[in-house]
Amino acid sequence: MAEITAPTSTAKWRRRPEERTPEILAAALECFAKGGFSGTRMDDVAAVAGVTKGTLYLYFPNKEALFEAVVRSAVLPVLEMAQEHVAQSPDTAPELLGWLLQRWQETTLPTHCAISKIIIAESASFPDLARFYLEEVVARGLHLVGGVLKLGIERGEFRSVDIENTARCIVWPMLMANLWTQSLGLYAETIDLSQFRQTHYELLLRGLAPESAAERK
Amino acid sequence: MAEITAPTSTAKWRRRPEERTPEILAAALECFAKGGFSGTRMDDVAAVAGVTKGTLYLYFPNKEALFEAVVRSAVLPVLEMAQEHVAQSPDTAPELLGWLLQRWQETTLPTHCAISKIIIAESASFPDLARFYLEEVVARGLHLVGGVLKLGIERGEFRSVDIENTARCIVWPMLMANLWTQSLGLYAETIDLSQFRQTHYELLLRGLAPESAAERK
DNA sequence: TCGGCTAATGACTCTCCGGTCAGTTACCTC
DNA sequence: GAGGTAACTGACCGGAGAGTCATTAGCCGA
Repeated sequence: MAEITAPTSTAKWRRRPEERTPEILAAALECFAKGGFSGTRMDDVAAVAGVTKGTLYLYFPNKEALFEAVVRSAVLPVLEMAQEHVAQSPDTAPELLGWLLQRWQETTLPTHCAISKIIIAESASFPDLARFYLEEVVARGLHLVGGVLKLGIERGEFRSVDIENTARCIVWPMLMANLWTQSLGLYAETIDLSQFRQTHYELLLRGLAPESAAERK
Repeated sequence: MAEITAPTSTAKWRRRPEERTPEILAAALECFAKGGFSGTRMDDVAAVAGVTKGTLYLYFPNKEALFEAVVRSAVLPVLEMAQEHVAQSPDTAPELLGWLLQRWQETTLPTHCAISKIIIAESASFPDLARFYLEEVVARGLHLVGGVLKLGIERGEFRSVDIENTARCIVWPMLMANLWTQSLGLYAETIDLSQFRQTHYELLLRGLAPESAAERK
């Protein structure tokens, strides 16, 4: 009907093999974030990506492989950038910590949390996925934060602490806060994420302050 | 065949209407904890409970109602006991905090986390479940911890902080730690939960210490 | 403009699982 | 024991969704 007046293209679809992969990945991220792994239908992903289900299977062998590709493409670049910044920044350890928390929250936390949510929920059913995530994401993330802690301790900016567990105490509340906004938060008053970060950061700095030096605020 | 030699009871099954409900609840908790909500089949629950699927539907109208009943029976009694203890204990606020963390971890954290995992993962697909959990569990839990914080601040044992967000900073790392052991932790070296709690508690106490008084350790 | 290559479609199959219900069987009472 | 009742079974239904494949149709080179 109205199609007739369309000027240049009356084609129902176009061949665009190069663009498909990123488009499908973006669509899949969106769907997985919204519905989890088993809650997402391949038909939905296809619809969001503007193709049909059959096409998905030209680019990815199955649902699990699609999910792995989503994780890889969404998480790894960001982690690498952060690692680089930390390695070459002249800032103090407390400043670096603040930077990490803020950057993380402002750029990719929602994405990371959507993915974490799925991993937490479905790792029991998909061991390969779990192992992949552990090695590629968790290990690197903990290492990054642990590095900043070590640096601070060496420089005397932090008291001496259990690196691994403290790193977890730093990362996990932020993760949970975002998990929250993406799950139960949908049905309660939303929490102010940057204020939460502030409260958390302040608790941390005081908790990490060196023994004797009652640092001026 | 061999049935004939069975001494006292040749019956294939027995009528035990009183015992069924708790048995089904226990079986369901176990299954849900292992496989999540959508990952658990009613047939599995039935098998673990030693009945057939049809029987489940004599006691619970559907899967969602069964899950709600599981949550109710597993979480609420514990919460109430804790509330009572806090209300009538003569301890200081830091002591109460330590007690809460320890008690929680040692008694029911694994159960709570199994449930939280499901809620986090599937609240998007089951809004009723989410709302139920918010009102019955989360609100009360936060209120409990928030109460201890307020107490501490009034008494001058803690500095003045944002109650709600700080309560979250107290609870969430513990939750995440246990979520961890029940998901990715299955594939990595396990973390020492009581040492984690220790590190977390120490960070908290220093982070909450009153402004001026550089409290002795 | 024609032919062939392959990206893309969409209707199909097959399996899995929540929920149902007619029938079976344990138990209780007389 | 005979009969009545309600606890319990298990075969069944229907819908949903992962994965398949024969067919269609854009694109490109000659």
